[in-house]
Amino acid sequence: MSGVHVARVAARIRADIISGGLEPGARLTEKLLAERYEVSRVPIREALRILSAEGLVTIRPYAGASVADRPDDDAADLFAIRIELEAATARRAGERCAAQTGERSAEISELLVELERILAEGDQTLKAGDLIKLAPLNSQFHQRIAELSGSQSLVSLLDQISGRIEWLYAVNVTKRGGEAWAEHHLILDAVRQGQAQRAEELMRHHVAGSRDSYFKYARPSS
Amino acid sequence: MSGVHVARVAARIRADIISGGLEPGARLTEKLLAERYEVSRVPIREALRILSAEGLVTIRPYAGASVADRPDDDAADLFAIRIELEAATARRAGERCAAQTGERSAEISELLVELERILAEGDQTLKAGDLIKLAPLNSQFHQRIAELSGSQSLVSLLDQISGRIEWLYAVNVTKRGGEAWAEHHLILDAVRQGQAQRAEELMRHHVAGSRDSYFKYARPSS
DNA sequence: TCTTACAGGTTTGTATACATTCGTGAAACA
DNA sequence: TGTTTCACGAATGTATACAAACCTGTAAGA
Repeated sequence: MSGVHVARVAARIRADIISGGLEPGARLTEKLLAERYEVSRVPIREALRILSAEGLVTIRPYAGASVADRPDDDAADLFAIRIELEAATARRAGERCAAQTGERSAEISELLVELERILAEGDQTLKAGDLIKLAPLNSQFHQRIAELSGSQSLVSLLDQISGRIEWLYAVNVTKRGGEAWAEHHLILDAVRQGQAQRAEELMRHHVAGSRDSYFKYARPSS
Repeated sequence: MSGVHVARVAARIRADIISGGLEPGARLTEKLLAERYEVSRVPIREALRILSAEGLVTIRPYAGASVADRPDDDAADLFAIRIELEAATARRAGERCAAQTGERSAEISELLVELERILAEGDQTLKAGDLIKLAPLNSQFHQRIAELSGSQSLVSLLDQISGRIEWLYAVNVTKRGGEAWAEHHLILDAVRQGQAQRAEELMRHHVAGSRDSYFKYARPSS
């Protein structure tokens, strides 16, 4: 993305926030972060600016950075937005595949292979009952579908919104079972066969199910 | 937002990109920007990281920053997302006003006053036929409604999405007339009276009209 | 002619030093 | 006792210096 260390540092702080390791309101002093990640304050500051733009961190002039408030009350609205967003990525991914049924560009082919791999790995993980490891695979699936849409805007918006939604699960993680995983196969099939409208409908249903599971099982206790 | 100069620099670069003064693909060398804005490279770099997270700028390691591709093909999808987003802000703004009909908190009262002022100024501007100046007032109106929702997430997401949509208008600006301005009055009335559902419906209609105007008049020629 | 190697300059990435601001707590005073 | 002032420490904001990587064009060689 940018500086060599900046991306790494931002990713680690982001993971610490989303995982719940850093509580909302916790101060993020540059000196402490610089020592923890063994870089100077410059990459730290740049990483904090990125996280600020992502809404995970609040920065006030001369007062420094702190972990932003977790958007607990925004769950329903965030899911509503995410439904439209992912519906768009699925439809456009389907359209791109439909436009190139003859011989597909290298980028599309690679993404399709990657998606197959993710699904296969998820199937195995699911069979082993290792639900914890399913979460990152789920994220990767949706991210790759977005990349398949060919729209940089949709990719980065999905990053932001799904990041915030994952943050909501920080307290009680993954009570949501793997029942939704099978839907991924249907979505990818529709996309690959260029059935854009069907892919969109399946994705809407899928994300709506994710939303319902959240309100049923994973509502934060706070 | 953060550093003293960082916010100012980021705002100016952002304005230059959205206004079309900087073409997509244009390189943004730190040295040039530092000289133009008369600060060192440090605030420049931080501003570029913010704009990168906003999707306006692309950064590659050791290759620097350049203006990202304008999301022309994403207009329909961006508007679809924006409809859900602004529907949420309007509804929740209405809910907050409904919850405090007796005596309103200082923050809500101030925002309502500010919204009145924006509407009045827009009415005058409209009467004078000064359509150019209507655009920023329009942005402010929607931004204040979002702040009235009380959700920081929705505010920052609106910033990002509306920023990209404004970017779409860079080529041929504001052919869209002021016919939609009157709808703002209806929306604010519904919000103030705590009619959350009505506010949401009005906002959906309003943004959908904005979308239709875009495809009717302001489609970029490229 | 085309390819390859390399030197030079340019640009980005990081570290350090200095300037500025803010928060805090002790001391002076009413 | 309560309030105000002010000085000091700590953190942020910025500038500068240096290191590392990249790009370009030039020349040697096949």
